Amino acid sequence: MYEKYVKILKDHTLKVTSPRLEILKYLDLHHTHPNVEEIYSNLKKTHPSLSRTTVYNSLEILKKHRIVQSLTISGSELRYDIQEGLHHHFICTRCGAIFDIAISCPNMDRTLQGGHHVEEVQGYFKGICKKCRTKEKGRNNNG
Amino acid sequence: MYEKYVKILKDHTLKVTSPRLEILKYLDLHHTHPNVEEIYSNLKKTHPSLSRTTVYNSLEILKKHRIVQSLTISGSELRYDIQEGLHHHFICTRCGAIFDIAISCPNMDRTLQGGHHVEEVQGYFKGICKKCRTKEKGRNNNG
DNA sequence: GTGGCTGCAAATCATTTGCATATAC
DNA sequence: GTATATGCAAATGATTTGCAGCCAC
Repeated sequence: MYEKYVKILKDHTLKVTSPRLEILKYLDLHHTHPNVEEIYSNLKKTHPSLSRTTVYNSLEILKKHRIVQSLTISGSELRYDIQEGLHHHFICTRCGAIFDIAISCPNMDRTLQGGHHVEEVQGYFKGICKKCRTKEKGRNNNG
Repeated sequence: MYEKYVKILKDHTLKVTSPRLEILKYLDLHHTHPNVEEIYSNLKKTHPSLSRTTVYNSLEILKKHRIVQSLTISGSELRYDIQEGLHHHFICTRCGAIFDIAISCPNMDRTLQGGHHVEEVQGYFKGICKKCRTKEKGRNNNG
């Protein structure tokens, strides 16, 4: 059940602790790009002793090891994502949902840009998601 | 002196007020992608009555009219930019400086991505800037 | 056994809100 | 004259910090 996550931590010579396993599992099973609050309140249900600080700490160390990445796309809070190859993100400004965007950009390579050393590339798309657009159309037709 | 900024506001049928003019001028003359604090503390010197709230309000309305854009690249605070054609941004994780990146990506067009309606596209590059890399090299050579 | 991790409470920092006064038009 | 903008003080919300006890190794 948890071997997969134990392995990830051991491969990075990180201590295997319950919060870390649970957070990894949560991110692996929920591709909602959750914020700290979502992770915390969901795990809290089954692990009442969990603290928000630990969620922050754990995500920070997982990020340092490039196991997860944080997205600044929302502007008000960090959103987290398990790292699985380069992909970009779309955020719906109506409902806040974030979706993976599977495009690649030939010009956006991780090398040097104007003499700067690029270590990370993130493409953010903002707009109205499919679902919210559909809702909107329905409303217009009725009223 | 201020005609340029008066014109921008009038073209958008926005009221012409001193804070708005000063903020536009600041962004036009300083391409540092400042945060609210930088704008506020600099303008405060010559306009002591200015309040932070007004800086927030003004930037918000300028943003709504697409005269300026806000960048979520830093993760802890919004950075502002006068809108001048599509370009992307690099942030130095060492010193916090933000630079324009003049690349374009053919795949990153503002249309539909997976059925979502894209209204805004921002490419963020993160790493170590030229200046900080040079400093680092110097340190290594000496020690 | 011990250094690193967890979890609590308090602090910090960016941003928002409520409201009274001032001002662009 | 009036709707809108400004500016102050207080509130909010995400994140950080300090610290005591705990546990993975």
